[in-house]
Amino acid sequence: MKQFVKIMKALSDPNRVKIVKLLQRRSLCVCEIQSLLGVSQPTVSNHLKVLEEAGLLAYQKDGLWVNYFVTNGESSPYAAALLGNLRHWLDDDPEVTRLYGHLPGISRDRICKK
Amino acid sequence: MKQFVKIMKALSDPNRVKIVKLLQRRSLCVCEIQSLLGVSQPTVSNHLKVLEEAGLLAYQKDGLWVNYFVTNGESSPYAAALLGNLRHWLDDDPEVTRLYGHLPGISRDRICKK
DNA sequence: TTCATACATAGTGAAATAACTATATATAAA
DNA sequence: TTTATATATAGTTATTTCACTATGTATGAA
Repeated sequence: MKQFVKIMKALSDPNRVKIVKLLQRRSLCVCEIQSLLGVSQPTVSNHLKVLEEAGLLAYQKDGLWVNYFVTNGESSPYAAALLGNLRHWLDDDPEVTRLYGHLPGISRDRICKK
Repeated sequence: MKQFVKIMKALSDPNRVKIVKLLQRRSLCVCEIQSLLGVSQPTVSNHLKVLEEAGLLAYQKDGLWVNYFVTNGESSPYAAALLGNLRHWLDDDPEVTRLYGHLPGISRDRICKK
C-alpha cells in the first residue's frame, strides 16, 4: 500500500509527470529539465528525488552533470505498469507536446555554463 | 493532464484506495464504509466525493442510503486502466485483506440505526 | 407535521506539499 | 589550491490536504 501510494503521489504533480514524459524520450541532466520546465533548479532536484524514491527514475553521474533516466520499473509492478502506460498516455497533451517541440533544441552545453 | 493528475491524486490516499478495493468487491453505503475504515462519516463522504470527481466512483440513492460503486472507467482511459489494475493490485496487502475479512459481516441494518 | 436517520456541506486546525532563496557539496579547470 | 559550475540540501512561505466537529439537507416513519 505504501509503495503504491508513493507512486501515485509521485505522479500527482504536473511537473513531475512532464519530467517522466520527457525522460521517456531521452535522458536529461538537471539543468536541461530546469530549462524545459521553467522552474528553479532546487525545485527540479526535489521533483527528481520524489520520482527516484518512488522507483520511477534513476541517475548516473557524469562529471558535473547528473543524468536522470526512467527505470524499467523493476522496483514494483505499479511502477512498471504506470511507466508502461505513460509511454503513450498524454502524448497529445498540449503541455507535453510543447515540451517535446523544445526537446531537440535542448543541449546542456548551451543551456548551462552561463 | 488535469484529468490524469486528478486520478493520481484521488489514488494517493490509503483510505481512498481501500474504498476502491472494497467497492470492487461489492457496492456499499456511506455508513458501511465508515464502519469498515473507522473514520468519521464526513471524512468518508469527502473521500467519496474526491473519487467520484475523478470518475472512479458513482452512486445511486436508495431511500436514506446512498450506494456507492466503482464505474467502468468510461470517463477516461486512465480511470479505466487504473480500475482494471486495482482489481488485482493490493489483493494481498495486509490492510486490504483485513478489510476483506470484515466485509461479509457488514450490514447496513446492523451498522446504522443506532 | 414532527421526529429520526443517512448523508452532505461548512468551518477549523494540523500536517504535507511545492515553490522559492540561500547555502552546502562535488567535480573540473586554472 | 583556488575558482567556477552543476547539483543537492536547508530553510521559509503559501497552498493544499485530511482529519475532525458542527450544522444543513433529504428521506421515511410516526
